[in-house]
Amino acid sequence: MQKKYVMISNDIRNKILEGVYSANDQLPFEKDLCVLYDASKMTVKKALDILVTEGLIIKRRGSGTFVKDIGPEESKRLIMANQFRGTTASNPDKKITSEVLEFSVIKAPEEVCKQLNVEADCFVYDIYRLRYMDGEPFVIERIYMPIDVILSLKEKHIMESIYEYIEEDLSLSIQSAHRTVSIRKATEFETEKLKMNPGDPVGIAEQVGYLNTGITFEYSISVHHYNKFAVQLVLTRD
Amino acid sequence: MQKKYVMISNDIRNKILEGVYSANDQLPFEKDLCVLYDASKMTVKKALDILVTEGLIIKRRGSGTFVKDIGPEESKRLIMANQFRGTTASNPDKKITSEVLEFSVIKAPEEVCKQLNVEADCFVYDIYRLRYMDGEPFVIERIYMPIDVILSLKEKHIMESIYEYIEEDLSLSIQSAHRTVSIRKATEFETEKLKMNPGDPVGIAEQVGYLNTGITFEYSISVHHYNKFAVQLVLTRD
DNA sequence: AAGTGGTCTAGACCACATT
DNA sequence: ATGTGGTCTAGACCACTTC
Repeated sequence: MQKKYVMISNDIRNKILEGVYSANDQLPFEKDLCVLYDASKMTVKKALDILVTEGLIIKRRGSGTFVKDIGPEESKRLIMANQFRGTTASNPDKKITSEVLEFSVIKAPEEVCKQLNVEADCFVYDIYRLRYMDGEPFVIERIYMPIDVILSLKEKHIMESIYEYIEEDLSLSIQSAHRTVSIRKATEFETEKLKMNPGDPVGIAEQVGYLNTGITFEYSISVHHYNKFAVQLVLTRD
Repeated sequence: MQKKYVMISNDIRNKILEGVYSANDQLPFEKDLCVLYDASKMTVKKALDILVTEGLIIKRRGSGTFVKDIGPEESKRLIMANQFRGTTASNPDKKITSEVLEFSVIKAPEEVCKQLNVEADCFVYDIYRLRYMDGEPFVIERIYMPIDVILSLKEKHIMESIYEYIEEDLSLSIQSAHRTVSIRKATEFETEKLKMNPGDPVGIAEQVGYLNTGITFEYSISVHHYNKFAVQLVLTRD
C-alpha cells in the first residue's frame, strides 16, 4: 500500500490523539506540511480531507486548519464510525460467539430477490444466528447470501466470522454497504433471546452489502439489544 | 454552480436518476468523461467520488465505473442521507411547526459546558420544543446554544426554523455536526406528547453542531417517535 | 499487452480572511 | 496587500483486470 496521503493522515491523526496537536491548536499550514512530508499540495489536501471527514479537524479558508475540540474518547469513536468492519473485526478486545438458529439453502423470497438483485428462483443461504459479546447476547441476525457468490459456506463459518471467511478464504473484497437503521418494540422471541424485559425496544439495521466487483453479496436484518446499540455520524455540508 | 466537479457530479447523478445511465450500466470511461466535460482527470475523478460516497456508483480499477443496482427510492434516500440540513429544509414538502415548551437563558449545566466547550458560568439558551410534521408530533427537542454565538434569538425563530435564522439572518455558516443515535423506552411525558402507547420506544439523536469558524454553536438532544425515525448510512472500506 | 482507475506532481489561478 | 485553503490542469507513473 504505502499511499502517501494515507501515511500523512495517519501521522497527523496520531499526533492529534497523542496531543502533539491539541484541541483548538492550529495545524501547520498546508504549504508547510508539503515541505514536512515532501508532498504536493493536492496530496496534503487529500490527507487533511480524510481527517475532516472523520470530524477531527476543521479547515477555514483564509485562516488555517484547526483541531476540533472534542474529547479523546469521542475522537476514537468517530474514527471507528468511519470504518466498515464486521462485528468480529470491530471488537478485537471482545469475544464474539454465535449460536446458529437456522442454516439452510432456500429459494429466495421476493423481498430477498429484490434486495440481492437475483433471479426469482435463485438459491440463497438462509442464516439465522444469535451473537454473543463476552457471553452476553446482543444481536439476532438474519442473513441471506447467494450460494453462487459465497461458495462452500459451512456452519463453522457461521459460528465464527462470515466476513473473515469471505475475505480471507474466498479472497473476495468487501467494498461497501447501504444500511438503514430503525426502531421497534421487540417481539416475545427477541425479548427472551436477548434477555430483555417485556416491552423493551430493539434497534434494527437492515443492510445490503457489495463486493468490489459491484455484486451484491449480502442482505441482512440485524435486531440489536437496545442498550448495546449506537450509531455515530459525522454530518457535513458541501 | 461554479465548481466544475459539482456540476459534473450533478449532471451524472441526474442521468442516473433519469435512467440515461441505468442499473448495472457501465459509465463512460474517465478519459471519455474528461473529453465530454472538458475537464482534467482529477476533476472527473473527484466528481465520481462524490457519487461513490453517495452509494450510487461503484468503481473497479481495471474495469470501469458502474451504476449500482438500487431502486430509485433508495437512490433518493441515499442522496438525502449525505446532506446535513435542518428538519425544515430536509422536508420542503411537509409543514413543520413547533410548540415551545420552554425558552429561557440559563447558566450552562456541566454536561452542556463540556459539549459546547464554554466556560462554567456561561449563559446559554435553553430551548425545549415539540415539533409537528403535517400536524403530527414527531420529535421533542432540547437545544442549548451559547447566547454569545447565536445573537438575539427570539421565540418566533424557535417556532419556525432556527437554522434558517442562523444562516439567513445572522449570516453564519453551519459546517458540520457530530451525531450519536441510540434507543430507549419513552418516558410517560414523551409517550403522551408524541401520542404513542405506553412502553413504546423512542430514537435519541444527540448532536453537537459546528460553524465554519470551528465554533460549537449547538448541543441538542432529540427524542423521536419510533416509527418516524430512520437513519441511512453508506459504509465503505479504504 | 492494452487499457482501466489510482496516486502524485508542480504550478496556475480563485475565493476568502486578516492586516 | 498578503497569505490562507480551494479548484483545476496536463502529464507522469503505478496497480489492477482483461475492456
